[in-house]
Amino acid sequence: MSQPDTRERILDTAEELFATNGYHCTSLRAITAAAGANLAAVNYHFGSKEALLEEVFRRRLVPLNALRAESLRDVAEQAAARGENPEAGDVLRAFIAPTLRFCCGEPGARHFSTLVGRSMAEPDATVRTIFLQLIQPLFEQLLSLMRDAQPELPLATVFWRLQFSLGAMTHVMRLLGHGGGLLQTFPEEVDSEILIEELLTFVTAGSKGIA
Amino acid sequence: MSQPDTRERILDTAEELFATNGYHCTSLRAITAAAGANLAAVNYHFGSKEALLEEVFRRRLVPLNALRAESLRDVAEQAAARGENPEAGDVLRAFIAPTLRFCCGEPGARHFSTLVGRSMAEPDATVRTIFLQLIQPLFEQLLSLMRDAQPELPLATVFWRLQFSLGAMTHVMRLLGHGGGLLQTFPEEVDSEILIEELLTFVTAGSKGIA
DNA sequence: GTCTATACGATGATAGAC
DNA sequence: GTCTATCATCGTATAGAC
Repeated sequence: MSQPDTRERILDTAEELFATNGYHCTSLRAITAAAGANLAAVNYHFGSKEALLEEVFRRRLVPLNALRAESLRDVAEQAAARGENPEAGDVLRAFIAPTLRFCCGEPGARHFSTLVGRSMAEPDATVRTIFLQLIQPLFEQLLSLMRDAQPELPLATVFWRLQFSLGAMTHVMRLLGHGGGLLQTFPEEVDSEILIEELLTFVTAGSKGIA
Repeated sequence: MSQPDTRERILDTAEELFATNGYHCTSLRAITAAAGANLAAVNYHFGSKEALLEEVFRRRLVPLNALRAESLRDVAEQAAARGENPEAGDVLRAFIAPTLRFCCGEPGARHFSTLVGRSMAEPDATVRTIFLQLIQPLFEQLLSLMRDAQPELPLATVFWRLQFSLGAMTHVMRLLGHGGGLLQTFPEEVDSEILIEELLTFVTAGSKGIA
């Protein structure tokens, strides 16, 4: 084992290149060259390019999802202890705050943030499916809590407003990655805590609708 | 000229395949085969695959953008005639309603909707750039109006809330295309006017924030 | 002017020898 | 674990038929 961490180096490099240039525009040759590994090493360690992508997702998404699931459970339990329904704003905060805090953390996580933000919109069904399978249970938990929080609203309305919120959040995750894109006026440095509060103000108000 | 509309057939087919499978996963061979045209026809009529994509965008985006720009101008003029600032909700409506109405129209437009919704999130910089160049002036017009509508808010807040709104809207455009993806509970048939009102309620409330 | 058939260079992922 | 060879497929270019 001359290179004990070849696997990890490939994962780090793939994460960065997938996020920067997209899955399809990133060749295995580019990944292995940048990681100082042989082209065939990917096939040996992961089995295929697709399996490599899945492992890139899984490595960070599994811990992050556990964190978010726990946050959501806390909100549900605290509401139950009070004998009330949870607050929509608390539910959204329990999901969004850990997500954006994670995405604004270490550089590797920032790449991951871009990648995840784009994966929800990924044109290629195979890439999208890999991601969706990892996120689906958490989404169900989130939707269920939002229904509990807003029993007076029609189910379709709860569903759509949650989708709007997720659309806003993932859009932000993408913007954090490739710096604006749509605008010169994009702020150079973004304070993650301020951004979290901006987003939570927006989605909480939006989820309640206009009085 | 045995096939007078080869060009149009290629455009229609490319629109559908790009939307369904993504730009990079769609080969020129697949497009020309489905369109009943020769491989070289793309190069003859458009010059390159990239130029074909640009024409797919341009064909529908130029008229749609003109429509939206006019709507926004109307809102600005009516507010000026009253000697007031425009309402944020009116500005958002002038932009969002024509967009979603267009996207829920004819089948071709629905494919286009998916494509546009994804293009904002496209990992590949070349694809993203082609789209962003076509949309940028309209975005500047929109941001400017939102600033007029909310002079009491910090510029950064106006900027972010508009981004959140666009994130929600484009997310919906993507969902309309590939039917939910994230959920079994996705409604089978969506009434575009109801959806427009749901979204406008959300982004208007969100843009005002919590009192 | 339009379209077709075919060829080219580059790059994709992977299998099998080492 | 590593490397080389291989083969499919990509976008593009060109020469010529209608």
